[in-house]
Amino acid sequence: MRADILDSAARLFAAHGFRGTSLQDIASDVGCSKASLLYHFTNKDAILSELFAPVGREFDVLLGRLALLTGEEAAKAAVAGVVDLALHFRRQVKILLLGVDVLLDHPDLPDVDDVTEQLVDALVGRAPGQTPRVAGWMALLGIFLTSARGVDIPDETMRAELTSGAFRTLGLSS
Amino acid sequence: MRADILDSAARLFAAHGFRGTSLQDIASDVGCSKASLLYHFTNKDAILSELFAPVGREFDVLLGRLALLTGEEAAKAAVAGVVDLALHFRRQVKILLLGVDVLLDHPDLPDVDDVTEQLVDALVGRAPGQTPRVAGWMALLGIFLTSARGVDIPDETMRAELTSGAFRTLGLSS
DNA sequence: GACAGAACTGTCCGATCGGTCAGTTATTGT
DNA sequence: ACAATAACTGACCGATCGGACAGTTCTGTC
Repeated sequence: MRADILDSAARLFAAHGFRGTSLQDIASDVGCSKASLLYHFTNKDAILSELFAPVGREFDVLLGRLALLTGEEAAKAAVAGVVDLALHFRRQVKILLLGVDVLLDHPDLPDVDDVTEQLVDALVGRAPGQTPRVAGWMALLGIFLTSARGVDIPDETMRAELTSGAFRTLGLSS
Repeated sequence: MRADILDSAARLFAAHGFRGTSLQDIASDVGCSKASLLYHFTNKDAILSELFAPVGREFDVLLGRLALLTGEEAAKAAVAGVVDLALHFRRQVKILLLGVDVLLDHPDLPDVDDVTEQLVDALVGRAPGQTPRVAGWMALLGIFLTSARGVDIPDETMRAELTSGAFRTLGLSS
């Protein structure tokens, strides 16, 4: 039953967003009462947390790889830049990339195409025979469509949480 | 006053999402009453629509460019693929890129790097001297961070609207 | 000063939200 | 068979939402 709830919640959250999905919606989809959901999960947030646990682990692995590829200082700047990037992007649709050039200049940085390929495979996935460049390009368009509609954005608290959490994963001091 | 409302709404929508921002929140930020908002705008949706009007125009320009670059059939497949992509991405964090290979094989397609550069410049922006590859890479990471949290997603209606709207812009029959 | 219309507000409403709780039904161990 | 526990539910609550509406204040024209 827990699994049924998580399945329905995942589909509904994805379809209508967290705030756009009520407990009643999930209960109707599962075929049980709203109160039953709150028997299995302490509250609505707990359902989301459990759904995002694997995503968080995946992200940690990604950050770990990034640290290995770029070294500590570069990774630190990159993570901060990426967080800024994500926030800025959502706010203005356009991103100005600042403060991430350290990635370009770092002597330990492997060939950018290799990194891109790894990232595309790890994050995006690729159809057989498709080049990572095109996959990345389509992903870029995906960003735009994703952001062209009103989406939630982390507030300042979540921003700090994201940044410090990433630093912690990388073993860096904030 | 209309401009003040739009400014506040843009900032608050970006900070907390559309559903996460109440009319009272906007009114408090502007420094007027909630009823005053509804004097200037027929309802909450009207505020969002007006905010997204320029984004829509920008997207239309992008799609127009895409049609020129790739030809009608390719553009059609690409747009459908991108819509699927955006939806799929949000749903499962990972994307499987399918049905977009036509972009790769199309004889009229210019060098992919040129297209990427144009897109990065148009959509993402670039710091002086930064290569589009790195900008695209960072944008890719931005996608992940953007999607790693619960976000709104277009429902089936909006999906159809996106697709048919894009087709209309490109002068294609749906 | 009188008036008109735009700008604005306080107050109320129905609907819906997340969550609580007492009570009922199903399942299990002995 | 029976008690104990898990699973589940209907009814309800306070809070908040978007929106409606009558009435008030501001601003400009004659």
